Amino acid sequence: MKLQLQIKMNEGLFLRNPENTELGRNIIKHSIQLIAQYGFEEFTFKKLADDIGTTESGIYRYFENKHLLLIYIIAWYWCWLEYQIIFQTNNIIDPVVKLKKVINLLATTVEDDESTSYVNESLLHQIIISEGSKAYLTKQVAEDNKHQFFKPYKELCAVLGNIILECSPKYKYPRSLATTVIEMAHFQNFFMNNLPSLTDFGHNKNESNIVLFLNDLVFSTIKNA
Amino acid sequence: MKLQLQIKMNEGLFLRNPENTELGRNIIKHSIQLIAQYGFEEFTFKKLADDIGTTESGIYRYFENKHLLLIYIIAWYWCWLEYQIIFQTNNIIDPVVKLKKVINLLATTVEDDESTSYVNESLLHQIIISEGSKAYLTKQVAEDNKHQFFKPYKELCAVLGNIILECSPKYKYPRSLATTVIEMAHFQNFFMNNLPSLTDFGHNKNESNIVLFLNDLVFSTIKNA
DNA sequence: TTATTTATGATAGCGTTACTATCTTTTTAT
DNA sequence: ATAAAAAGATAGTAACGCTATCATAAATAA
Repeated sequence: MKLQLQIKMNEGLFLRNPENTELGRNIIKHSIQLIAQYGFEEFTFKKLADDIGTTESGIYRYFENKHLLLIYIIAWYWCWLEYQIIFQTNNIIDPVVKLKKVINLLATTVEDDESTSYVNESLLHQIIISEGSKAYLTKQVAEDNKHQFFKPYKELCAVLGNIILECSPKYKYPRSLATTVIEMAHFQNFFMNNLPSLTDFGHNKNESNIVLFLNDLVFSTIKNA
Repeated sequence: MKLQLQIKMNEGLFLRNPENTELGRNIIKHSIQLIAQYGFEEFTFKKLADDIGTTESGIYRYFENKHLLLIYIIAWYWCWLEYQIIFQTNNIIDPVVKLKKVINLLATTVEDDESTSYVNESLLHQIIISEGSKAYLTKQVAEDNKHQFFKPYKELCAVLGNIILECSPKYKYPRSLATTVIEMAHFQNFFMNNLPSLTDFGHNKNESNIVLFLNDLVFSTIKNA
């Protein structure tokens, strides 16, 4: 008997819950594969339908458009990651150790989680790096925000911000530092692999360097508060 | 007699140099207005052509596609900003003062520069904030990078990285800190205005807070090296 | 000045994308 | 066994991304 991890998603993101049917789960699974393969701009519902072996209309019964599908899988990732963080930092008393653990989880390639059968977290992590910010860098951001589509991301930032405050109660910018760490965990990774001269890790493309950079950044900053 | 600022752009970005003709300059001017208005996804060459009072084919004679046009105006901005930075930090000896000046320039709304007649820098700054990262967050990033389309951005990062090193010669991550400052100058601005709970400036949406945050971040970090 | 590039305008067309609609068949629940 | 729900099949439409062609106007060279 294996535990299955179920994540309750915002109902406004879909027309029909993809977790409940074979086709729905296939949509999630294959869209993660195809977005990772083609990038979001070149990804279409037609390609997705062909890949699954269904038709476009089948996809549209689950998701209104590809933007909402992107937000869905990204929100799913943030939910899953928050769970990982809560789980893996549970019972750690020292907030500094906790914070280091979180930075590690954010900046290190995730392995596929067996308890989520149709989601490949490793591919999803790649999508977060390359496409993550496209979820909110749009003209509909206010609208999407009203529907609470970014709640999982905000919650994760809040969790991280609180750990920062635990480490350094007087630090004045815990939320902004949290978003900085989260975004930079991904941007430095993207730069390292694609525009290496923008980083200090180009010669030795190793994620552990990003962790070192972020640790130095965060702990120097909050120590100074 | 007024000085006109001319920026020499990478020739691979366009089919015909937009700076040389009335139509070309109109393409730049109106595309800045329309991208700021619609956002990049909803921006099309058809809308641009209608706005100018020309036809799609007219646009295509200058730019292969809207992605290259976006890269063009973004690269233009980085060139212009680097010039501003070089100019405004010239003769400043103290690297700490210099660095503060640069952070200010990065994180503060720019006013329209009179010496560039057909470019509205203020609108362009808004585009950088919302669309800037879409220039490189694509599957063609390697290809585009080979053509040196990101050279202006890289140069700016190098300039900033060198000032950081001047302040703190032993600091180990000058480039990554430079990209962090540049990206966060924009992301914190976007968050402050659109997803305020992700920042510590939601109640008082003032850019000067972002400057304070970035100053604290940078100087704490490099002091610690 | 005429001849000739060069830039622009006008129109057409083609394949794809994003999306809606309808109708049939299959699966599932009662 | 029957009703309801989900999926498959097919069609269609407006917009988008892009190419091609031909005519005309403006700039420039002979």
